[in-house]
Amino acid sequence: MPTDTFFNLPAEKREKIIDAAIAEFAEYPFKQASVARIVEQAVIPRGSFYQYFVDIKDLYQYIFQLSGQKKLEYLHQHMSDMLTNNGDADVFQQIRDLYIAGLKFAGEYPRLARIGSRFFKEDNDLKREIMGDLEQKSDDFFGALLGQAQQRGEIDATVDVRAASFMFFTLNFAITDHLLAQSDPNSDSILDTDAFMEMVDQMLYILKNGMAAK
Amino acid sequence: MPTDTFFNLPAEKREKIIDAAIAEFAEYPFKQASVARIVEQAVIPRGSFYQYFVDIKDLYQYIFQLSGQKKLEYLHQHMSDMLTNNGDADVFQQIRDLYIAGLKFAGEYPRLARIGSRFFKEDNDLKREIMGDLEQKSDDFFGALLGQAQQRGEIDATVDVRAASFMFFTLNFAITDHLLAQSDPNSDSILDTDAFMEMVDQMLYILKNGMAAK
DNA sequence: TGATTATATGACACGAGTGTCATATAATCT
DNA sequence: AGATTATATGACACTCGTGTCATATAATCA
Repeated sequence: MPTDTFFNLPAEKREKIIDAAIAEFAEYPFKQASVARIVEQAVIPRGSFYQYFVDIKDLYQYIFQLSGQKKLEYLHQHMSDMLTNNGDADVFQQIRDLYIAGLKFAGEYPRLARIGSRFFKEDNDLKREIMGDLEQKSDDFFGALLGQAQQRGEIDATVDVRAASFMFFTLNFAITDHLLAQSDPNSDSILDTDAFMEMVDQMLYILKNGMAAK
Repeated sequence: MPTDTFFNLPAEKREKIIDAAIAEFAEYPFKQASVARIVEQAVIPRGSFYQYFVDIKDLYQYIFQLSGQKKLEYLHQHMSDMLTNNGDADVFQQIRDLYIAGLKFAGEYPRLARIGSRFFKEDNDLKREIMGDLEQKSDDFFGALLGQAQQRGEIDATVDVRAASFMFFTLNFAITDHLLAQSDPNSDSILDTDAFMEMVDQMLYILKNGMAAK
């Protein structure tokens, strides 16, 4: 957690530091991120950095949490719209909404999405530490969603919920990552998501109906 | 490509270097791999390293190519067995064989599998360079397999082959990665794949028949 | 054997990054 | 104002890594 000193900073300076950090963590995996580059980008003296954060891990955790929060807000925003208009959507519709909103988020905030995408590719103690914190939250999320749908009879009783939620999670991650790979990691310009939304529908069709000829 | 000097080395010494390199690249992503650790592990002087390889990238490319070759051999071995016993398998059976053989490979050669798994998570010029070399070979592979199956009428004509091959590729990668995540990256002991093979069957069932209640 | 070619070796110069600390400056309090 | 507390600053010592090079040793050739 950043120090009080950091939070006492004038908003503009604080934002500049946050922005530099986002740029850094969007472009480099955690182990390659450097304080040197961040302070240069933010135009603050190196000593100040250590007045605000205990180390780069401290900053990373803060930025990661900020990203997650931003995405959750975005999803709530877009999902509640959908729920309002359509409270009786089936699982496949619900999951589609989730995928589509996720892609839109990645299209609008590519740097934040990239931080998330990079995170899941990490393989170090920090990741295990953070994952431990938020449990397998996402896995559980799909698990609960699918379990309920199975009880409502929307999903075949023979389907293994663990396998299904693994697939939904994995494919969601992969399609988002694919989208992000299209553009350069450095830029923050809005991405075109149309082709990927199309792909989502193709994938969900398969997950719902299967590929075997009828 | 390693130098002639490297290939002229007594087999034992060469193997020791290769082994140290495999251990390094299995444990660290390319950018974090270090010559210092490799020469220490292999017990050769630093100067010798540069007599054998132009730099660590040179070594990485060699080891990566070696891994790929080993996996291909393994698959050919295990797939041809299957084709011999069962030349008329349908796509789902073929893909199952591929998944299962891939998991068995990862179970038997976790370090080599880890190198592959890490590679796909990389995001740097080296990856783009290597990917350019071998095209989207894997994507094409599934694409061809599925295209043929669609013509044979095993796969529904409405199914989008690009989406389907993306799914097969992604899930294959993810399940293998999941297996490798179970054990510590450093060790080379054989992994237990049973639960993952079970999972494969659950996933392929869904991909074939869909999740929707009948 | 003497010369030539191949291989081995590790000290070294250099670069990039980290976290700290003595010192300077600003803000707040009495 | 004088004292105290908060913040800013950048030089510095340190670590870890890279690639090279002068020198030593071994192998091969004529």
